[in-house]
Amino acid sequence: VVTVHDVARASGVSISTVSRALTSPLLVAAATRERVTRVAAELGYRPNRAAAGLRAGRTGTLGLVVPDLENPYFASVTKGVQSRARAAGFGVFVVDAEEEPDREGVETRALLEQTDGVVLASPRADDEALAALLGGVPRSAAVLVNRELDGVPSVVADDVTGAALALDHLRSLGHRRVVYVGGPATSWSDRRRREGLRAAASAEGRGGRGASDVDLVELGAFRPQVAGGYSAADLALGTGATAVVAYNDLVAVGLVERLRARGVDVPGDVSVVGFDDTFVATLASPPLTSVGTDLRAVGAAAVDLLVARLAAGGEQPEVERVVRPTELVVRGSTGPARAVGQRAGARR
Amino acid sequence: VVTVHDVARASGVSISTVSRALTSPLLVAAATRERVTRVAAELGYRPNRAAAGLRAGRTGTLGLVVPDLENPYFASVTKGVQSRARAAGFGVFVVDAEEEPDREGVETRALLEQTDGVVLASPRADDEALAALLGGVPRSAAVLVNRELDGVPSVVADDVTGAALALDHLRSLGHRRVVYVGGPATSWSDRRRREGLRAAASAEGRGGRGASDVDLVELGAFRPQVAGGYSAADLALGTGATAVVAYNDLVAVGLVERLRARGVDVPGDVSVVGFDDTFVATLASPPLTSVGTDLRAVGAAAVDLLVARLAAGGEQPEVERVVRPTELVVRGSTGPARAVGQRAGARR
DNA sequence: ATGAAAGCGCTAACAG
DNA sequence: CTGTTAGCGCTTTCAT
Repeated sequence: VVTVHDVARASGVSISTVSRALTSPLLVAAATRERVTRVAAELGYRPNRAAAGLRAGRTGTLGLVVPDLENPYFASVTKGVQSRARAAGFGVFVVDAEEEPDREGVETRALLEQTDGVVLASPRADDEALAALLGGVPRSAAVLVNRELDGVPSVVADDVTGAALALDHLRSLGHRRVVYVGGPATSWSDRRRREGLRAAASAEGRGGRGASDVDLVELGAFRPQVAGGYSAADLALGTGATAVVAYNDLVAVGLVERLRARGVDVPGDVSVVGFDDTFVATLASPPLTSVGTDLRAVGAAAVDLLVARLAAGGEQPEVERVVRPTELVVRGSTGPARAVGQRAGARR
Repeated sequence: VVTVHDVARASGVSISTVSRALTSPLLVAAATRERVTRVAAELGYRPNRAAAGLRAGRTGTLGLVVPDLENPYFASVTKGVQSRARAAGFGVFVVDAEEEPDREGVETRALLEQTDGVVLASPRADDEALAALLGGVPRSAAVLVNRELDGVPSVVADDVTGAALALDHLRSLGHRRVVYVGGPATSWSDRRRREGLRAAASAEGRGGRGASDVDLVELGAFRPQVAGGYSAADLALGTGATAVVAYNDLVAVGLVERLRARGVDVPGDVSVVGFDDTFVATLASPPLTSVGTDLRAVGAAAVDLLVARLAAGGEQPEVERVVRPTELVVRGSTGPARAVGQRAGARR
C-alpha cells in the first residue's frame, strides 16, 4: 500500500505538503501541488480514510438505516443516498434493521459514533424512543427521512397534498364514496395520508357544490404488504365504496387481487389508487394509479442536509424540514365511477 | 465519546488491559476481565473501528458492489450480505455502480483498499478487466457473486440445473417447442442458462423416447427489463413455440404483457417461465413460474467465504466455489401445451 | 497477568 | 509556502 510517505519521498517534499496538496490545494504553491498530485496518481496513492478520520475527527462516512432493503421504497432511497454521498466524497454504511425497532436503535447508536452522520429512513421507533435516541447527538448529525420530529432535520414527501390529489382525482371520476385502507397505526405517513384525504373529502369539490360531496370511509391498520390488501378487500367492498385508496402499492396489489378473485373488475367496478409509485405500480395489472415522489431525490436531499450541517461545523443552521413534492401518476387502475346498482355480479 | 482511557481509569487498570479484556479475553484474569467488561458497558463504551483497524491492519468493514440496488435481485443479495456481515461483526460499505463497468472498477479498487474484503455481485466487467482488477489483491480479499473467474472464490446459483428443471417442467406439460428469450450477451448467467436449456433439450425426455423430443429456439440479446420482454414477445410468438423461458422475471413480465395485448392467453396459449424468482414473480398476473435461489443465502455465503479467508490469514485456503441450489417454483404462468392449431385467434 | 511504550496513516497546529 | 511535531484511539510487542 502506498502512503503519504511514499508520495512525499517520490516528489521530494514533506508528508504534510503532500497532505495539504491533496486536501487543501489552496495552501500550497501551484507548481508543488501539481507535482505532488501527479506523483500521487502515478503511484496509485489512495488516502486511508480510517487514518484521515482518526486524526481529523471525521470519518468520511455516512450511515443509513432502513427498515427493509428488499422494500422497493427503501431500495430507491438507498440508491439516492448512496449516489449523492459518493458525489460528496462520503462512503455509506448501510444497515437493514429488519423492521425491528430495537435493532434500529442499537444500529443507529453505533452508526452515530462511527460515522459523520446518519440518515434514518422511516424509523419504526415511536417519538419518545426516537427523541431519546437522537437527543444528545454531539458531533454526529442525524437526518430523518419520511418522518418528522422536533429538533431533527428531515426530508419527507408531501403526502398530505398527494392524498388530496388522489381524492380529487377520484372525485372527478364521479366517485362519491371512497374508502381508505390504512397501514400500521404507528406509521407516520399513514397519519399524513389520512389527513390529506380527510381535508380533501371535506372540502368542496371542483364543481363548487358548496358542501362536501365525497364520503370518506377509513379502515384500520392493515399490514403494509400484499397480504394486508388481500385481507382488507372484502371489508372495503362491504362499505359500498366505488373507489379505494391504499396505504401503499403493495396493499393496492393485494386489494386488486382479491377483488378480481371475487369477480369485481378493476377499474370497471372499483377504482384503486396506490401510494409510493414504486415500480410495483407499473408491474401490476392493471398498472396502478399511484401517488409518488422521486425517492432517489429524497435520499439525495437527506444527504445534502447532512453534508451542509457537517460543513457548517459549530454554528449549526436551523433545523431544516424539506418537503418534497408528490405527484399523482394515473394509470389503469382508476376509471369512471359506475352508477349505483350498476355493478356487475360475481363473474368467472 | 468514551475511550479506552475512560474505561481504564474507571476500572483501575491500564488501557492495554482494557483492550485485551475486550478483544482477547483469554489473556486477562477472569476477575479483571469481568470488571472491565462491566465498567465498559456502564460507561457505554464503543470501540472506534477506525482506530482499531488503523493499528491492527483490519478495518472491520466489508465492501459490496452491486450494479443496481433497485433491482430486487441485488436488493436481496445486499440484504443477505448485510445481515451476515453484521452477525460476524463487520460493517458494510454498499456501492451502487449504476450498471457502469467503469464505476464498478473504480469503486471496487477503492473498496479493496479501504476494507478487509469485498463482495462483487454480478460484475459487468469482462473477464479480462475483472482479472486485472482482482489480480494483485494483496491483503484484501474479494469474492464474486453470480460470476466465476479463475483464482477468485465465488458463490453462484446452479442456473444450469435450474434451466434444465424449467425445460423438463415444460416438457412434462407437453411442450415440444420452447423458445428462450435471452439477456445481455455479456451476461455470465445468460450463458449458463442457455447451457442448461440446451443440455436438457437435447437429452431424452422422461418418457425415454430415445431421441430429443423438444425443440429449443434461442433468441438473441434483449435488455433484462420489462421492456426487453415486451420487445421479444412477437419474435418469440413467431417461432411457433408454445412455451417461453425468459432471461429473468422482468423479461417474463414484459412478455406476458405483450402476449396478452395481442390476445394470446398465458398460460392458455403460451406458457412463460421466469428466472430469479424475485417477488416480481409473485406480483405478476398470472404469478410467474420461476427458477430461483435463496438470494439472501447467496449473499450470506459470500460473506462466509470472505470471513473465512480473513480468519485464515496467511495460509489462504484454496479457492472455493460455492454453488447454491436452484429450484423451480411453479405458479400460474405455465400450463399444459395446447395441441397444434388449437390456439385461439386474437381476442378482445 | 499486567503496564509502558511504540506506532498504524494521516491531519493540524506550530514554527519557520 | 513548507517542514517539524504532536497526536487521533486503539492494538501490540516488550518488559516486568
